[in-house]
Amino acid sequence: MSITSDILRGHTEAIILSHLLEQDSYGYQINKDIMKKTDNRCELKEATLYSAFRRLEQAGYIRTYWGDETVGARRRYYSITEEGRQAYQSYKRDWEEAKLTIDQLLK
Amino acid sequence: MSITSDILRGHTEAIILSHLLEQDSYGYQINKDIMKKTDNRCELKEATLYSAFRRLEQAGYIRTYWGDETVGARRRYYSITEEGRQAYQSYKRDWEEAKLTIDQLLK
DNA sequence: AAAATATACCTTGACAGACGAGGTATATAG
DNA sequence: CTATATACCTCGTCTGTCAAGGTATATTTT
Repeated sequence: MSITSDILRGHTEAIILSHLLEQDSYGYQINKDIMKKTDNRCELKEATLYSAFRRLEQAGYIRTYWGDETVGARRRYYSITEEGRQAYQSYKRDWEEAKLTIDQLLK
Repeated sequence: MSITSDILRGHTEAIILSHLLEQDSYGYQINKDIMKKTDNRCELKEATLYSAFRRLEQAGYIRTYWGDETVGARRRYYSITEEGRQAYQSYKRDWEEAKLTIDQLLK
């Protein structure tokens, strides 16, 4: 049983930001980590992930830089900005509130 | 602070079904009740509501009938079907699971 | 050596649900 | 007689997800 894309919607950005709070990372890794963390219950599809990266960067919530791999495929790393940290806190509060509201409605 | 449409998405149908578990109702009333229940934190916009009704009816989860108002505007009532009750239970299980999964990711 | 798999990036176009803006009609309050 | 509240509805836009496709490098299997 995995999370539907309609429920996922609205949480993608927060999920990514949360992950970047721990450490800088790159697309492929983030994807794998999220699946692992949730026992495959949540998978951010690549296209979804990359469009979210673009939104987050445009909003100033993340910054990107290329890794210095001398071997293997190049990696584009992402790191969270101070604005990103604040945005994350805001997302998180919204989520806590939404959780209560929806619980209230689904009796 | 009200719930965003991206978070709402994916819950609209469950919210409506849940409400219809209590009693048959009609669009305008459902709308008002949901706002009241949540202290205006959740509002299903009319267009959203009606498109959800159409999906739910098409899926066989609700049935509709006209009220017999002799006075005032006519009302189209909705009632939940047995399939609708089952669908609701399924939505509810999905929600409980999704809640845990998202909580796991937003640390 | 060739083929398959894993790692790693990316774009395009389709789709679906939420909603703003608009419409209709009846009843009541000022 | 003009608002406001009740009650229904549709059309078109917007946005986020994702299927399907692409590129390139490294390793493992056949």
